[in-house]
Amino acid sequence: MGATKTEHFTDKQNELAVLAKAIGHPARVAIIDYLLKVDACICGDIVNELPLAQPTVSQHLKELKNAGLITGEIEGNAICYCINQKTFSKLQQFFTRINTKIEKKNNCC
Amino acid sequence: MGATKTEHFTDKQNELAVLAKAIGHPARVAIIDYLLKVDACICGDIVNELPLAQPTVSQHLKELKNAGLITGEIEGNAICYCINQKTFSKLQQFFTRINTKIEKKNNCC
DNA sequence: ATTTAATATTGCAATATTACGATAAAGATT
DNA sequence: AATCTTTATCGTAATATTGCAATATTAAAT
Repeated sequence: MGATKTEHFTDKQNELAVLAKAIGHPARVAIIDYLLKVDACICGDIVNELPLAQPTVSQHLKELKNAGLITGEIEGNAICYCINQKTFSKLQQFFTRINTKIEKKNNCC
Repeated sequence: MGATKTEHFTDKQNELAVLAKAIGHPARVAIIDYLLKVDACICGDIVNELPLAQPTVSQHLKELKNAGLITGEIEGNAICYCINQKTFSKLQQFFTRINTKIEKKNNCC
């Protein structure tokens, strides 16, 4: 008990859940916001932007990377983190599709 | 330690995080999918659609409701659960805005 | 008034997440 | 080579989530 029963759900359901879960922490939203704000990929700097210790930020970056929301490449002794356009595009599609379905529904409430 | 440091982030960041976190479980995605599929609000039935015990489903419904993603009204001895259009619309806006920003970025990677 | 049906709550065990200090790793600088 | 800078990993404590059996609640049906 306690572990999510991933195997009982469809790939698509799991895919959306993994992406949403990765976004489901304000520090990770803040990282995404920052990557968007600076209008470029970031080499270094991210730790100083967040009110969290360096290992904690590193961990959040790892989770965003694992989910495919950002990419990170070694660039000298820093790492260049970038938004992964494809994944965010996919997310938008998910929600656009959901909203289209909602609009077609019988408005019972 | 261990608790999310909500107070250090903006309201918007926390808002998106809360919504994303609520979607961040395949069972809850499956509930949303089902509410969309049946093209109506659901009175009863949801427990039978999921591979989880009734108390577990009840808990997931509660979390979706707390996040504002669905509404639930008592309807006789059943409860009528509905998609909350406003919240999904807001989510779509979040992701549309993010994607707009990404498209405007210098493509450095 | 009892029974039935649907949903919620409680209590608990298993697991996951969050956070950070200490330390490691690896390239850049001197 | 020694040092500095940047990021990752390890270890661990605190907290949260997931899941379910047992039980409670509430309204309909008999």
